[in-house]
Parts: sequence; structure tokens; C-alpha cells
Amino acid sequence: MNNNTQESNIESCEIEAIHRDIVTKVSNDFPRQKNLQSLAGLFKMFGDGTRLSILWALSRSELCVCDICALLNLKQSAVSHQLNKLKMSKIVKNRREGKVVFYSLTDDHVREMLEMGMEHVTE
Amino acid sequence: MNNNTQESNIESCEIEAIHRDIVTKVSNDFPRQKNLQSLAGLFKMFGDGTRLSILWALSRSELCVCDICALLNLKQSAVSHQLNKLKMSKIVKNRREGKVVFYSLTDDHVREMLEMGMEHVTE
DNA sequence: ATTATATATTAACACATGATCATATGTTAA
DNA sequence: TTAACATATGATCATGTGTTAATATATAAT
Repeated sequence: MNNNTQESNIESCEIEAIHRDIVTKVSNDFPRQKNLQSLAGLFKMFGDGTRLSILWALSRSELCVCDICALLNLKQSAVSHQLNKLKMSKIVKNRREGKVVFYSLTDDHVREMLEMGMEHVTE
Repeated sequence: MNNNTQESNIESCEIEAIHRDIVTKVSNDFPRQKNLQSLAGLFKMFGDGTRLSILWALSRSELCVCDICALLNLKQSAVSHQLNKLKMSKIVKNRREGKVVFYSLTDDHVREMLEMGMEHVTE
């Protein structure tokens, strides 16, 4: 009877109240903030047309910067900047061979995510 | 001998040249610009901490706006704005029940993508 | 009708982001 | 060393984006 009682199934939402049972349940196996932020950061890298094109290309073959520029018709500087971001995010890696730097995906997870996403879009 | 010949495996990159054979190969089964843009748009929705939290919550249970606010400790306005974007992107749908509006994921693809991404992050 | 509650919308602002240009760095060959 | 080339980096600018406060709308109860 006192107001500490958590009454569920009552649809009042005065300040913070809600369907408390459900919220509690969802709240229990919720990812750590840290992981959610990382995940958002990962998705963010996929969330730009230029980067996504680059990633798709790299999912087909290792490529040098110049290849990517030609393939996607982008300025070298733009490509380099985006590759740097992708590298910071550990999504791509690179190796130098003389003057040329080759980029490739760090692992197959990325490829899978691209393809799963593409399914969603094209279905 | 004339300069129309496409010499591959020659590492010159004067203006647009490159490893032309590889570029051509990659270029062939490249997604349509339209689809790439859609896909980038989809990933962009996942690429924000607030939205991602909301989506993760919704992947566990249908929730009303108020539930989400309480669960994630966010302002109602912020939640409403992000839910609107997610709805525009066809990632979530909603139904009204009296004063309360319940949101849920439109399909299971989203859940799969979230989990696949989380694997990548937590491994 | 009036009130209370849940959600949506608008405008404003601070901040993040991508493209570009100019320039720097690193590598090879002469 | 110098020249040529591939790539990287820094600064700038225009645009995009998330949050907020204030307000509007919608529904239900009195």
C-alpha cells in the first residue's frame, strides 16, 4: 500500500515509471557501455558511402591506394583519409611494398557483415 | 606498343593507372551505387550510441517510449527523435495502445546484425 | 470541457564529419 | 643528391547530426 511498492502492468509514466518488470528484465543482460560504444564505432565506419565502397572493394581483393582511387573515382587524399580511419578502427590493415601501400581487411568478420547487410538491403 | 595497351602488373600510377586487371575484376561485380547508399544508410543508423542502445533494447523486447527512457536514462525528446529516424529507415515499427506507443524491430535481420557485430567487438 | 499523461515536433545550438587543397613524408631510380 | 612517384597529413570549410527546451498533439479520465 505504500508508495515503494513496484506495481507493474500499470501504465503510468509520471517521471520515470513504466512497465518495470519488462524494463528490469531487459536491463539485466544488457551489454556493457564500453562494448556498445565500440560496436557503434564499428558500425559508424560502415555508415559512410565512401568508406563502405572502399570496404566492399577490399572485401574482393587487396588493393593499393591508387587502385582504390581509380576504381571508385575518388581523390587520393579522400581515400587516404578514410583508409586511415578504417585502420585506426582496426578494420583494415596495410603493408608496404616499395612505394606502394596495399590495404586489406583485417578479418573475415567484416566481409560477413557487409554481405549480411547487403542482403537486408537488396531483398 | 601504342598507349592504348593496358599493361597490367606494372606499378605505375601516373594519373589514373594502376593494377588494371585487378581493378577491372573487382569493378565487375560491384554493387549498384543505389544499393551501396542504402546499405551505408542502414549502417549509419547503427552507428550512434543512443540509437544502438535503443535497438539492442528493442531486440530483447517490444518497449514503449517511456520504457526506453527509463532503461537507458535518456530524455524523452532524444528518444523520440531517434525512434523517428529509425522508423524512417524502416528499422523499427510502432503501434499505439491508448496513450502509449510501443516500438519493436521490423524484422529479425536487425537482431542478427547486432549480434554479429557484437561478436566482432567482444571477441 | 478540463486535466493529466504519453509522445511528437520545432527551432536553436554545439559539435562532428567528409572533402579538398597544399604540403610533407617515404621510397626508388638515376 | 635530385627527380619522380605513391601515400600521408594538416588546415580549412561547408554540411550533417544529436541534444535540448519549449511547445504541440493525441488519448483517456474526471
